[in-house]
Amino acid sequence: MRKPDPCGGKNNVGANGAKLRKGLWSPEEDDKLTSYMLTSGQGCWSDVARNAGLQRCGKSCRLRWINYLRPDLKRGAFSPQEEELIVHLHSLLGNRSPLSLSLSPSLYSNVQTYALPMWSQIAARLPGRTDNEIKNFWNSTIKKRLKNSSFTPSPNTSDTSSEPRDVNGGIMPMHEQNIMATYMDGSSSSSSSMQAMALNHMIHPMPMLGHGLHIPIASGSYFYSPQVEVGGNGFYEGHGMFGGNVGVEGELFVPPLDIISIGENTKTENFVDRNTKNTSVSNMNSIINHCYNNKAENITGFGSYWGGDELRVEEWNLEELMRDVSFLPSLDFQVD
DNA sequence: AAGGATTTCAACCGCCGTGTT
DNA sequence: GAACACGGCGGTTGAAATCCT
Repeated sequence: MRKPDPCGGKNNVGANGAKLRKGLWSPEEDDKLTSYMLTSGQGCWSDVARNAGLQRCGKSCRLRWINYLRPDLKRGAFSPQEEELIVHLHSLLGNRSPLSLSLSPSLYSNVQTYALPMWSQIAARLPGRTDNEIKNFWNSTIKKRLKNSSFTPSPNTSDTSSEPRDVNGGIMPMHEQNIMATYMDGSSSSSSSMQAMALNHMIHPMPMLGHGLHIPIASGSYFYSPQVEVGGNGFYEGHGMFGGNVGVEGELFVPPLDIISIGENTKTENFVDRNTKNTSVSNMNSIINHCYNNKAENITGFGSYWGGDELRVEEWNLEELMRDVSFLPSLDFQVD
């Protein structure tokens, strides 16, 4: 039987039997922790708490140091660039919040398999920012936009041919349309890049659990779908599918998550012809090749990752990534 | 100026994965 | 393999700060 976590449970008593403090940190405690960390460096956090003379559990010390006391932290409001990067990375990495889970809550257990340490991944790309800070920012600011936004259907309700559809050919559920509306609502980004982010958010596998989604692609449009999966080496790996100019009118089908395989050297077959239900790699490759041949010159920063080359999230060049948002725009969604 | 409503964010909680014994 | 310790994570809470009437 696992012992209760002295930090998390009600039994907040330290190793020496002393009652552990909770709540806000006093300046004196901050001083003790800071001076200890600067002189002795990080070790076992329980030892840090003990050796620094703090009546706190190790976990609490860790949190305080990482989120507040670390000398390399950047304080103050998020810049528009940071904000856009957060939105973009969130669209790439997805999350396992109720917002996403609401799209397919019954498959929560599958999410565990795919869940990324998302806020940390994002924080790792924003120097001086912490996962907690970003999470708070997302929950207080971005999510609010989502909540407040309302998707306005096209006045011509009889013509739904261009609206995003689900796997059964139905109109995209309102919550997914709201995702689009949210990104379209972004003030710091161009509407075109927000369109791309919205699409990307919607076709990210986690919201797609069990559903699958058809997205219409008009001739001449772009598509974009980074696919994140767990590689056998323990890293989260992505197979970015950065589409170019699609030469034929058709649909992008994002399959339900349960057909996506996981394991060492797995490949994600992420696009399926709606008519043939063909999920072959060659089918995807033909699209990729077509895109590559037509638009490769417009795509920078991903070079050799084309055609299904593996890339690790950790290796993305985000400056390039952000710059490349400009190539994403021309999605033929009718969001009027 | 007062006080209620809203927002922000530091900190906690509970769970999970991993390493060690 | 079981038990345990620890670190790390996302979700949540609640006090403080700010805004609004």
